[in-house]
This record gives sequence, structure tokens and C-alpha cells, in this order.
Amino acid sequence: MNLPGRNINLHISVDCVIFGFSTNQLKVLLIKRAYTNTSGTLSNDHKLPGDFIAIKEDLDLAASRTLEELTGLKDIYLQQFAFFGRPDRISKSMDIAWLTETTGHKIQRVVTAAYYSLINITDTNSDFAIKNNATWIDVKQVPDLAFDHATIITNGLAHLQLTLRNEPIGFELLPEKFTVRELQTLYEVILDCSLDNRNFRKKILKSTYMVQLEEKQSGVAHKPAYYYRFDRNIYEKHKKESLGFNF
Amino acid sequence: MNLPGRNINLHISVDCVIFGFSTNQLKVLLIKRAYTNTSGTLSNDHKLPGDFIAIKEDLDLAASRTLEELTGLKDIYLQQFAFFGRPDRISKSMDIAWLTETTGHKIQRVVTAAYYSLINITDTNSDFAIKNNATWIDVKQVPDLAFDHATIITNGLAHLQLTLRNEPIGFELLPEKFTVRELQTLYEVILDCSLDNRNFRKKILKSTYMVQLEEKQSGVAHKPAYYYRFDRNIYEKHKKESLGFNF
DNA sequence: ACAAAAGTGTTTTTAATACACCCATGA
DNA sequence: TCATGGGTGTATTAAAAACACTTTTGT
Repeated sequence: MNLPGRNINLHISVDCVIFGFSTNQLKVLLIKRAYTNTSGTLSNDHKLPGDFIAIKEDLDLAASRTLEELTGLKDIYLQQFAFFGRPDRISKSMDIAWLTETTGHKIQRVVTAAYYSLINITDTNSDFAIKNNATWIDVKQVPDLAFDHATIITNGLAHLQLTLRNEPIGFELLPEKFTVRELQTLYEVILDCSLDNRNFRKKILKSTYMVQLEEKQSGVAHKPAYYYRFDRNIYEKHKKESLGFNF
Repeated sequence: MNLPGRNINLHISVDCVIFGFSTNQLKVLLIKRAYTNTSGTLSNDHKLPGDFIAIKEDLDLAASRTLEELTGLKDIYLQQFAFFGRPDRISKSMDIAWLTETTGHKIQRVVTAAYYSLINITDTNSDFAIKNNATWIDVKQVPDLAFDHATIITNGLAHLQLTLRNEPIGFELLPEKFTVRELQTLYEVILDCSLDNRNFRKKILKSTYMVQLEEKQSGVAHKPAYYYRFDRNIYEKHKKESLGFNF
């Protein structure tokens, strides 16, 4: 988070909807915000990771900086998906007070550039995030949020769903090696539907960029599954342009 | 355009990529910008319609205001599609000088919210636009543009193409009544491909929201085509959610 | 031997593609 | 009657969907 003294642009911020996948849930990384207002009441809620941009900072860089500061991760899938600029998006008294305190300025109005990010949750980056006061929360259980952050998450999820149906991005949420079943569950959870496993396998495995590894699962009390990896080079070479307007 | 005296936010602007379709070309509405610099040289180029936002103005409203001021049209298809915030997007000396002159301020850096709009070009709105120093230019023939406006158009066109393949928005560029051939040509031009007319008709006409009118073309030296209209209510009722991930 | 999840094939249905001629009108 | 673009049908191919059992492992 930028400190008040830095050379920051108080009109423009970035907010990141950081998605992760674990225990068969799509999760989003939220910052715990505790704030004691002037009457001494403690408020406890959450907000999206985000920050004001520096005066000459590129928006994409501001977003990846926010992401790195929070998780320690670089070179992560990160896409702008919308901006939010309603003049009343900063209107709750708690939000106004919090901004005044953290920035040292009276903030009138902020336009925010929203990004969504897909990360593979590991112990390392999870610990890193927790130290930064962040927590992974199931997207279906998102609590009350600061500003219009609930809207931003809803909107980001819609973008994720759309992109997942049109581009191979599910891999970004999984480890390097993953099983077909893990991928299928990920699709089912994000798209909120159930998929026939035979048809899913057929569809996914006919693409050449799903590379089967020699390694299998071990220590599981059932037939061990093969691991696969996603080969981006093969994908880039063979990707199709589909016309298909069926609406 | 906002005048220097108004209560404007000099950090944030909106830019509109306004698409229209005529004489079998996809066109974009550009503002002619003539500027005599300090050494007396006259520069002549084009820019996207756009404006700084007012201090408390909603971005969507700023965009629709820009559109209405330029064309006289209200309630037009208008979608945000991206934001552009590179710190170097204002770097050409001509652009800097022009901003200083038109705003009366030294402008360091502006983040712009980009919208694309689809309008049905008519004599009325075309005359209106021409009076405002605007001109319809074939997207394939776009000249040198101010700032990063060439990038914005390219990006906007990509969004238009994507949306055209996934949602019925082609109608927005046509008059209320149109023929199937006009619609097909529109798809061919925007998607830059050729389509089999029998298959196109089959695909389009099986959807119930294409309503055939009794009126036919008249005065044409060939078999007159029936006019159709797009029924948004029927579309909203029957629209499908397609999963289809075939990448 | 049992529980648990992996992995596999075929049939049916639906959508996409390819392809060529007759029709209605104005000039 | 000719030129012009409108409008139509069928056969083929490809993809999606529906559906149930066998395999491998740990306990």
C-alpha cells in the first residue's frame, strides 16, 4: 500500500480480484480491514487488494505491483476487465473515513481500474498473503465488502466465466502438474454446472496441448490418475479462430 | 467539449469509438483536429470523440454525453471495453501542446476510459456530426491519430468482433428495417470473412427474434427482399447460455 | 473383498459445411 | 429478354450429448 507521503495520484486506483482454487472451491483473496471510527466503534470488514497509482505509474504495473506485494508472486495471469467510476462508489461514511485516514487526504472521487488474476495457491504464497493480512474466501461466501467491491467481484467472476469458456486459462489456477479430474472439477465449480466426465475428457484430451506425463498420483486409495501439463507453445501454434454465432 | 472554466477532472477522460455502417464499410466517427503550433506550422489530424469527465460525473454518462453532443443521439448502444493508462500515452509534442491550449492547464497524465458505440447512420445524425467537425472514416483507412487513439480503435474493433460473434448486436448498426442480405454483409465486413448465404440465412432465421415484415424492398432492379426487424423482447426470453469450450 | 475414483466406447442427436439453381423485378 | 441480386434444399461431415461398466489402488 502506498504511504501518504508518496507521489500518488489520488484520482485513480487499481483493484485486483485475485482468484485461486483449493478444496474444490473458487476463492478470492481479500484484505481484512479493521477500523476504529471517531466514536470508538470497531468496524471489521474486507476489501479487495488494490492501491492508488503513482503519478507516472502504468496501470498494469500498478496492478502487478499490488499482486506481488500481497503474494510475492511475479509473472502471474493478470487482465484488466472493467473500470468503475460511479461518483457515489465512495459514499459509506466508513469508507470515506478510512480513505482519509490511510491517505491523509480528503478523497472526493476515485475511478478504479479492475483486474482479475489467476493464481495457483501454494503454501508459500498463501503464507505470504496471510502475513499481509489477506485471506482466501470462497466466492460464494463473500462477506460485506468496502466500497463497490462486491460489484467488482461479481463482474470479475462473470469475466472469468466467459474467458474460461473461450480460452484455456483454467491451468493458471492449478499447479504445473494436474489430473484431468482436477481440471474438470475446476470447470464445474467456476461454471457452476456438472459435466459428463467421458465427454469432458474427450474434448480436453483431443487438444494436443494437454501433455500427459509419465508420473501418476501415488498414495491414493484408488486407481492413480496420470498427471498432465499444459503446453502453451503447442496451444499458441494450433489455436483456432471460431466464428460461430449461435445466439 | 468541456471548456477550461468548467469543473473538470483533468486526470480522467472518456473516449468513444463510434462505429457506423454504410456503403458496405464499417466506419468510425473521428474529429478533425487542426492546430497551429508555436512555430506557425499547421497540423491536421484526427482524434476520437472524447472528453475529460466532470468532477462528479459518472463515466457512462460522460460517454453518452460525448456521443449525444456529437451526433444528437440518445439511448444508443454504448459499452465500456477497456481503459488506457500508459504514462507515455501523452507524449507527442503536438498532443501536449494541444491539451495545454484546449484545457488551459499543463496536463501530465490522463487515464482514459474507452467505450464503443454502435449507431445507425442517418442523414440527420450524419449532418449533426459533420457540423461538429466530425467525419465518418472507413476503419480500414484510418489516418494518423492523436495520442494512442489508433490503438484504442484497434482494440475496440477486436471487442466489436468478439461481441458480434457472441451476441446479437449487428442490428444496432442497421435501420429498424433491414434485409437479411444487409445483415450478412455487415457480418462479412466486420468479421472480415465471407459467409455462405444459404447457411447464414438458416442460422439467422431459425432464431425467433428475426421478425419478417410484410414490407418488401421496392424500386430495385431484382427480386425485392423482405424486410426484417430484430425483436429484443423475444431475444431476451429465449437467449441461450452456451458452454462450448473448444479451444 | 471392498471402497473409491480413474479411465474407456458407442450410439444418437444436433449443428456446420458444401454446394447450384430458380425467382421476381426494373431497365 | 436480360441483368441483378433474392431466395431456397439436400447430402455430408463434424461435434455434442447421452449413457454404464471395468480397472487399479489402498485399506
